[in-house]
Amino acid sequence: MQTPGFRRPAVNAKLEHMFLGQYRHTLDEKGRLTIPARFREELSGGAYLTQGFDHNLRLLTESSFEAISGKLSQMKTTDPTTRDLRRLIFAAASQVDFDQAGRILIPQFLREVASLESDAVIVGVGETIEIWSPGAWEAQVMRLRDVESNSERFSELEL
Amino acid sequence: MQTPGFRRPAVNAKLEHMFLGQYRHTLDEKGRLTIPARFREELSGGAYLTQGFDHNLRLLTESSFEAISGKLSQMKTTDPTTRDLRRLIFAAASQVDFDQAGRILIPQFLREVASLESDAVIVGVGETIEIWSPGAWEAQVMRLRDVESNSERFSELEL
DNA sequence: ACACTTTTTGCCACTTTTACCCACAATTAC
DNA sequence: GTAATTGTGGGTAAAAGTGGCAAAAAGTGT
Repeated sequence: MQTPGFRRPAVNAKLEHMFLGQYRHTLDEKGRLTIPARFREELSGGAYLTQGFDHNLRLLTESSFEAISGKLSQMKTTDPTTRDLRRLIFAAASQVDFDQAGRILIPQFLREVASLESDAVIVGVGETIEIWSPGAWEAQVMRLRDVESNSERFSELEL
Repeated sequence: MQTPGFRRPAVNAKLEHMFLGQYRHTLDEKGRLTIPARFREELSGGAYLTQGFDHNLRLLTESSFEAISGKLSQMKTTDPTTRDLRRLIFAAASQVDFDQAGRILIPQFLREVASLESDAVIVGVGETIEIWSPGAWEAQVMRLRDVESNSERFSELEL
């Protein structure tokens, strides 16, 4: 929050990594997907692709991935849920590189996880990026449009 | 948001963070919209465009947006509601820049959200700015003119 | 080990989109 | 009335996204 009466200098102390917006890109037969140019710089330090929680994929910056793996390591191995979570994240994860055109290669098994075929929706979700099949994303949007449930949830945020 | 009970020093003649009035501007084929000159200075530190609650768009200052995104980031990713909420806000948001003429580019998917075509109504609503399609705004105005229902609804507010 | 096929990877070129700039008209201020 | 500001349109150069080609790598079978 900003100090009252204080004006932020024009030299923008820009917001740390924030992925915003949604983009529909094609996925070629080789499984290559162009990542929106606006997202690339933030990922240039290294990018990790893993299975998401909702029939989608998550593309993480190196620091985000490290933060997650750190937390997972601290959790008790004796807890079955912990072991499942580790399998979900690590077994399905892969470090990805960009080619000159800003594309990443999505491994076959990850494409299957998210039912990706010829097109994909790339969604900025703050700290991370999600990759959806158009159909699954559409279903997700429809669910979110359910105004009734939304107003309940929104109230938590006091917007 | 302002600290409760804190009064801005009198040195500042005009009120800050106060967007007032309504303007009807054109939206060209490229999706560019001129923001009223009176609103620009306040947004010069960075502006964010997001989906509104009533079939419209909201244009926020950087600090307003930071307040929202800060709350979202603190929530647990493993909670499904958190993930939904983030998608609702972040996926439907976009950081926007001004060109030399004081225009912003409204991404295609956000134009669709608010049914924006060749014209838009830009409304100052105190802390934030709303962008409406002329039709939706007209309907909104009609509803507010319904004095009967208003007197009921607002009577509880002790203004 | 060698030739041959298949897959992967990097590169280039085309098309579309976006950003940037300038000019004009209309409005507002002086 | 004149000058400055504001809103609008368009043109141009740069960047982004896409598809395809070719070199490199990895497998495959004899």
